[in-house]
Amino acid sequence: MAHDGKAHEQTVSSMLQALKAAGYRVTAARRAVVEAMQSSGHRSAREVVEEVRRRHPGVGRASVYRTLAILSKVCAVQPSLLGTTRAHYSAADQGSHHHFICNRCHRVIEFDECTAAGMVGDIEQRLGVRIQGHLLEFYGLCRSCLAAM
Amino acid sequence: MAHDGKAHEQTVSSMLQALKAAGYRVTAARRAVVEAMQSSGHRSAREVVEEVRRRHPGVGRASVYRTLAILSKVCAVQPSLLGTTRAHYSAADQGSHHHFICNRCHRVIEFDECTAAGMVGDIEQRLGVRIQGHLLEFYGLCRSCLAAM
DNA sequence: CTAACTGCAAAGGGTTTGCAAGGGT
DNA sequence: ACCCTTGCAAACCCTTTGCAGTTAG
Repeated sequence: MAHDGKAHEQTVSSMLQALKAAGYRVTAARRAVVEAMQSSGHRSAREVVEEVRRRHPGVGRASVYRTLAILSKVCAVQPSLLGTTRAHYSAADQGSHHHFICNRCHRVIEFDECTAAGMVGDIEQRLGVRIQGHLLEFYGLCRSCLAAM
Repeated sequence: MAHDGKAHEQTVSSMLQALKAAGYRVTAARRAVVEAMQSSGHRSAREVVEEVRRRHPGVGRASVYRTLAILSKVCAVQPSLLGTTRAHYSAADQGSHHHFICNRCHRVIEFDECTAAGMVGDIEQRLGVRIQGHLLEFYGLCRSCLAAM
């Protein structure tokens, strides 16, 4: 198991590189967060905190939150739902909702068309579920933020 | 404009009906929340609270939250992101993330294929944005919850 | 060496809960 | 009349902030 560290370093490096490239320092706390983010998909900030502290008890809560914010700023990590931290609802019978959300200024642009509707039948069959609605969000940089770079 | 009230009642009734059908009482507070949810798309719980209290100052914060939870339980309203109320992140280079989320038991089923990727070019052009990732969530009832009904 | 970063603890703020009063059915 | 529902306010808990000590570069 002497090479675990090395093996990890490799998968980890793209996020760390993004940090360096943006002028941020690579520290133990940030390495720990990157390590946790590498190891799995979608998770809440709180879950990341727990995992980081399980493996690196010395790392403080605040550093995890701060690192997630930075990783998100350099686009090494995708925040869901606007980076807002609260519950969102929409009327069920109003069909589906589609947004483009700017990672930089958080502007939201809504649009209607959607190819996801075409997936509904297939997914219902394959998973044996009934689908009642869906949400599609694209993340990126809006026109004015692109211009400002 | 004499018929605004009536017109509203009509669009509103499906949510109220869902409440009744599930054995919940139809009260002034719940009517106010339904009215707010009818009038627009995606919004945060806090925004719903604000709108309800703007038009019906007598309605308490707590009732709005409680009503949203009930509407969500009877599938008259779609909560985003698992009904969880916190920020979620995922590694950006792991591509996009797609979930089916059961409205009843909150089970999450992940899957890979996605037609949304095909929309990226079109949306980038039309909105003049750069897209870096996306999130697609389907909401409904899972196999075992369907069986249990 | 120095500015960036950290951990801690306390503050912040949206959401939930306990309880006595109120209102559907 | 019954008991579900409400409004209030306090409790809750995740997240953010202020600060003095630490560390990457």
